[in-house]
Amino acid sequence: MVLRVASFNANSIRTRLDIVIQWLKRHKPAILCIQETKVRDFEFPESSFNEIGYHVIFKGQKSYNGVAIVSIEEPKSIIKGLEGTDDEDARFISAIYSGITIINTYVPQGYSIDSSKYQYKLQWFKKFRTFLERYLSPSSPIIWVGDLNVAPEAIDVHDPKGLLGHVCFNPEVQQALKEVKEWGFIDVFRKHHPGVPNKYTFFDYRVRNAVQREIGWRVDHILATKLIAEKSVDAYIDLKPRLQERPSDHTFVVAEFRI
DNA sequence: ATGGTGGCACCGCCA
Repeated sequence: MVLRVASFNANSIRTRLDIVIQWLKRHKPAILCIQETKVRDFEFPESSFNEIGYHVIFKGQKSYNGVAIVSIEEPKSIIKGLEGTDDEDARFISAIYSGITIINTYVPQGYSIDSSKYQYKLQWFKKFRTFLERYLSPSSPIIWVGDLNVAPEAIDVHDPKGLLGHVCFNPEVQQALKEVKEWGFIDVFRKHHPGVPNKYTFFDYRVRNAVQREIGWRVDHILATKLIAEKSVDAYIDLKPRLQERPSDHTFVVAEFRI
């Protein structure tokens, strides 16, 4: 069977509920990881997912951050947060689905290189790597999904010269992500599109017709440990939701595994 | 173009 896993930064799940529900009905993924839900848990629109046959788990806060995992299978061994502050907790959720660990993260954006928020971002990657070392093994099947707020290579942004030094595009933050990858993750999207430019998942609202003009960033990712990455058969970005009315600034990324 | 848009909460902050 094919296991379809997707990621979407909703930039408010309540504002984007129709887009998400329609997308689920059409694409029928086994797993959809959502970031920036921007809603407290008691206000999360859980029943909308249940009504179309999906489970959903979530960890959020008011206005900012918030993550959720939507699934066909029932989640087991749910972990919400990295046992830190409210901000940290609303950036991490994980569970096991049919023996596969799904980790959904919304990595801090960082604001600017000289801000403490950027240091917090770098520290977040270290804390996440420590979590992996402590609780998981790279020889087990793990899929790490999320808005990682890092474009890993020059090919992942529309203007690598102009954007160099941005909090999401500089050697230091790329190294921070790399150190987590080196624990045992493979970039499943890039595996299927090696060296292919203009593959973006985020388009700034402030840039007019950014999708049509291919002025974007690849910051939303699906990675997997070796065992499961070897079973991926396809990966793609669905730009159609970014062209709808009232879109999120991000769009859907999908990976498919034959398991 | 040193701007621009969008969500949410509250009259600024974050992306």
